[in-house]
Amino acid sequence: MDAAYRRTALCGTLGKTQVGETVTIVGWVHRRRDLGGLIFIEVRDRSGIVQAVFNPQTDAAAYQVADQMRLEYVVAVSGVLVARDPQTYNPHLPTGEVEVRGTDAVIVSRSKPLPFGIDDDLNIDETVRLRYRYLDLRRPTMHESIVLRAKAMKYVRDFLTQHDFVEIETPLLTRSTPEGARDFLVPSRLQPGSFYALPQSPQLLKQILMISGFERYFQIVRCFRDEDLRADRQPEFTQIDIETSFLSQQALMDLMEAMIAGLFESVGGIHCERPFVRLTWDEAMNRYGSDKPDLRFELPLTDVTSIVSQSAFQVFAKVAQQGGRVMGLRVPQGARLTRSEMDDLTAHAATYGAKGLAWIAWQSDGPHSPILKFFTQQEQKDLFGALGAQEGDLLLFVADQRRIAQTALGQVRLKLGQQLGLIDEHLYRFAWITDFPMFEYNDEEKRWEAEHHPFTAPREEDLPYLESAPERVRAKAYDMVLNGYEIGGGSQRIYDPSVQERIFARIGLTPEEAHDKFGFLVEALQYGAPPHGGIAFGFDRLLMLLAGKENIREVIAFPKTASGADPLTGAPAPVDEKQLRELRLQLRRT
RNA sequence: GGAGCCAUGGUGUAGAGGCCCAACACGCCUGCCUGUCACGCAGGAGAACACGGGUUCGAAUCCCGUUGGCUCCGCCA
Repeated sequence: MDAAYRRTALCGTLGKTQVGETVTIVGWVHRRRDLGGLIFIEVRDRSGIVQAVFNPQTDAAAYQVADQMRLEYVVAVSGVLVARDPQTYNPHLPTGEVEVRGTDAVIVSRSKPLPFGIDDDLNIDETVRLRYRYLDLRRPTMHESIVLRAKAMKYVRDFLTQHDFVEIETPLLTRSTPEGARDFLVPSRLQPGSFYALPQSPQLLKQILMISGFERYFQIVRCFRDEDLRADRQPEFTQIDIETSFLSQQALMDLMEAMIAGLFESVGGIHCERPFVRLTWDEAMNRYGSDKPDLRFELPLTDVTSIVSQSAFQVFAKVAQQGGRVMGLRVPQGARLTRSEMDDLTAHAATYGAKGLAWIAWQSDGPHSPILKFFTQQEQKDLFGALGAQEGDLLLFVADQRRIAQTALGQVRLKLGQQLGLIDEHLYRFAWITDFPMFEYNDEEKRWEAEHHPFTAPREEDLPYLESAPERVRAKAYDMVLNGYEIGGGSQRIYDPSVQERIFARIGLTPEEAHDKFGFLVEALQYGAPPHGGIAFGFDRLLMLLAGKENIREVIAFPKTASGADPLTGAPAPVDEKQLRELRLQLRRT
């Protein structure tokens, strides 16, 4: 039999208990130390590393083979496992107290010199890593991340199966929908001129499955969105997709909280404080200036609009009169920030649409600020009181439309949290954000859009405002947030077809369009639709946080670059004219 | 669509207008070495400095553009 298949032990599992046994290990040459008269080879397999030693005096043939071995060759080594002399223990290896005395060795497969070493904490250009992803994945941390991913997937599957969820697959070739992200399209050969779309999520089909009576559905499913990438966003990504019937929002949130906390605890060994913090969207925006606040530090925002609305400072007063907000942030001991640090913060706020960042620095000789002179003694007192300002503090302000003021100062808060070292990297602070606004006005298209998606149920008490004041309508929607990342989001769905039609009308879909795009759902809702709701988690992002990585590509075996390319396979790539012809497609120049 | 940062042997870096037909470390090749473990020692090969223009007597270095990468804004129901 081929030596490679005679393996009797995994490298990383060898220890003193097996001393005396004759073993055959198979794996890659991780390191090679040739002392001239003695060769040490570290052999690595999926379990770990163990040292083999070759002595020309006792095992000349094996030594000759070891002499030929080079890094990353695949080799098989047989021999007795011996205890090392205590003086030669290697404390850096779990198997460092033993070694295989190589009496028989075979080179199974040779390797060209590698473009980079198989070592962790190597800082290699990511394009090179992705081009040679098979080598990159040999690195122990990458291996661990991919194995962690498998464990997490199994945990979720087991948890949901134990709670009577049924795993159901939905098609990847489905139809394009008008709302939401840009679709990836797949041309139909059998129906030229028509296209499938890859799913942005199985949203409609999982609702249909509720109408079909499954009551508890889940799927760990690939989703596709043709939008620009980010450190935590890939064009194809994996969701834990969940839908339930007859389960209150509260009950669903409790169950999901148990699942995610269990996942982090059992797979990541990470303790999670429960119950998770719950904030309404309004509270989150007001206090942290974000709908996915990082709660590892406090540094809250304060709405000071009412204090400054009558002030002589026109920038603030005008914003207040026009219905905007003036948001303030107290930075304890921030008065010592330098001019250039302030400039950085101002530029940061500007990225998020703020027109400026006003400041008051409370030095030892009193408050200093170019805007202080515009405020009366009383206004100053109220301002300091509202913010709890003390000597040494820096007060920052953004005045703008509510959302811009909140977001811009919220991002300043985040930057300061990082800059001032307020973030404990070991903390995992989960939160639920609830009561999102149902609609958001799209300035470009001059219409109201669903903030979540158009199948989200509005809160009953807000239904009367659907037509008259859509900005007041809140949705039965909820996001799960962790350390500033949105890790999941869902909602209770509309199960009354007439409400569904009102929502479609509100977002500017004509009855004909609604019927054409979503008719099957509206029709299905007429055949006994149960109250239902669900949630979807971004599995890759969850993994990224679980593995403590800063980038989603680290937990995906074959990810894409910022331009959507895969340097390994060369995708995307042009196709043959023949393929285009079969699809009756023609490329345009612009 | 916009902005910032980056690009030098296989890999990581040094280089700040003449010191550079480019240096160092790791890797690779050759030789020596019997207890190494990031083995050590000696020697060697390997780069038209991403690409295209320009400025200059002279450009890896300065300027413009292109390409690619990363990050962010917009976008992502």
